[in-house]
Amino acid sequence: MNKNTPVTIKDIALVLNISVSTVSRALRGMPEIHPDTKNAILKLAEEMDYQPNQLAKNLVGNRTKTIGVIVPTLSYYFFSSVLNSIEEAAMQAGYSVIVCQTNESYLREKAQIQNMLNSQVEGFIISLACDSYDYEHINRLIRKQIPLVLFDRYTDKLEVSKVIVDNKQAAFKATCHLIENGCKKLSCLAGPPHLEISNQRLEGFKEALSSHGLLYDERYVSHSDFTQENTIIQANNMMSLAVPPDGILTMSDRIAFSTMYALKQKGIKIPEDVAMVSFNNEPTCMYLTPSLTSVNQPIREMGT
Amino acid sequence: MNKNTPVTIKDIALVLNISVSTVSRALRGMPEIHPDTKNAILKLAEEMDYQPNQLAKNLVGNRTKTIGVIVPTLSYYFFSSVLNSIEEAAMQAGYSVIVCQTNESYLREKAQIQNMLNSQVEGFIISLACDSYDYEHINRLIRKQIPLVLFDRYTDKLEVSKVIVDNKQAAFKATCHLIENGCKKLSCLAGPPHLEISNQRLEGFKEALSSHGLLYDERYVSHSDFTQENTIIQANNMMSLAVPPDGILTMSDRIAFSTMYALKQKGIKIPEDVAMVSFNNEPTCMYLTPSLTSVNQPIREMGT
DNA sequence: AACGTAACCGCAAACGTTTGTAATTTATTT
DNA sequence: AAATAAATTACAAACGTTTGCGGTTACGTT
Repeated sequence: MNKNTPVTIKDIALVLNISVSTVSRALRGMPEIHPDTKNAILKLAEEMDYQPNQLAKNLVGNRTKTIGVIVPTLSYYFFSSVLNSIEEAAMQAGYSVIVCQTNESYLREKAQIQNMLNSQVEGFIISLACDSYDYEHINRLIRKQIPLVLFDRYTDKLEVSKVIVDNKQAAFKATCHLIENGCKKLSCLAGPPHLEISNQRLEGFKEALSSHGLLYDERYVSHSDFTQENTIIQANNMMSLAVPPDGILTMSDRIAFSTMYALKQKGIKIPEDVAMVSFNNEPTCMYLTPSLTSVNQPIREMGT
Repeated sequence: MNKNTPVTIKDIALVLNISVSTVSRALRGMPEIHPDTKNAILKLAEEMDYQPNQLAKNLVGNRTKTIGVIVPTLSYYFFSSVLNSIEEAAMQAGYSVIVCQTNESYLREKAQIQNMLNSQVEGFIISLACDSYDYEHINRLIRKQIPLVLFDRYTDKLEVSKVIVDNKQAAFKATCHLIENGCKKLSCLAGPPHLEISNQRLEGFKEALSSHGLLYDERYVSHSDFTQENTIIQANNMMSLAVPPDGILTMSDRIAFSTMYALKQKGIKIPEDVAMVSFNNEPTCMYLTPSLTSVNQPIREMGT
């Protein structure tokens, strides 16, 4: 009796012996249908538990009202909380979002964008993967005139809108904080050099040094991808310099965590032996040694 | 010259002066098309940067090969890493996943399920929101015979497949660990009482007590939603009992973090004054006082 | 020279909607 | 009571695909 295929607008029309267009209009509350028929339709739809097929709707309208969000990972508090904001804003604007993670992989980034394109998303919000060395896949989006904004992990090789905080300024302040607390020999554990966000922060670091009359020494800067293994190595190298640093600026909390772990292993005390300042303010930060934080707030949405 | 509407199969057919069906078959590599025409089609498709419209594909096939994942939040490491596993497994099986967060809200859970239903997802993987007090929305899925599995946050009020670890056993072991390390007065900071996962763990806690000849005292158990404010209050209450506990079992790392924060504020030392054991093993755990961990691994996928 | 048979291709229906326009009914006016 | 306007409903095309089946070719066999 009951097929297990979902009930369609046509089924309703059939039962009521009216046309599908009438049903369609009734369900969407258009004005030109008689109250009686409208009520009958609504009632039956309810009874039959009718679920509109979004696929079909989108197909005819050529609109999906969907935006795609692509992030390196969701396990960073920063990204998952930004995602929350985006979802919020999108919902407000009547859009829905679909997310995916690249796991810092260029290939996955490319594939995911392709997928989303095929699913007809109308716009992208992207934070680049760590090893995205070329931007052809992004350029394609631009050529297709698909709305696109980069955030956090951006590059200046692309001419697109970006939502970012003043990273240079933030790094400057953070570094000053270290200096003013008595650090003399500062080190910086930066991110990959092709990520503009990392470079900007590094600039801020440098400026803070020079503005306090300290000299910048390249040996005290290292570039890490965000993996734990790599970071630990970098941190250890840093601490085995002839004159180890007494203050470290790290570019992300994850780098900071790994560094702290490395230092702990070696019995180096924080903040007694070496002070640390980091970025992003993961919620667990407060349980650790007081690390300064810059709260990014890209509670932004794009209007298209 | 160039419309900015996406190029379709029809456009290709038009240019080559052949039928759309031929183009369709060629693009999918069906055997019955001449190599020459096939190559011409492929070449042109490439040139025109043709992107198949997934919407249309899904519509005709009545298949989306998509499964919906619904979690309370992605900012817990546990959930975001489970998500990773799910994505992995789904991809392997040729499925794609769409995720969304409920933010522990029943209403959003309901709405999100509705959305996903309309988007024709073929199955659900759900971890219940904290304040999902009724299960009608879930029951609807069951009635519609939509494949569904609950994980982590489940309830025994629903007859569906669940993927969970032996929570009772895990809690039992964790509690024993505390006792064997010399704790005499144990406390348990549990989750909401309508979540079976919490109850199971509480059972394990009780059993461990009685098997070590300790008596179970309800005053030493409290139920927290997972918010920080609430947990801190609970923790403070617990510590201001006439005989404060010297060992605490918390039901999740987030509860543990908040508790540790509360204790720290009060100058209570961990693990000297009170020992703690927790669940889930967030990656940041290793930077904290050694807290035992049970690694859930629901690297599971459902075959529709 | 006529035929059978592959190989290749096109037609048209279908998926579940929306929407412009035409057709019907009902109400209003004279 | 007839004509006209207004309200309500139906038809059919469209969105971009896939797919069963029927139609052309071109070839090798007798």
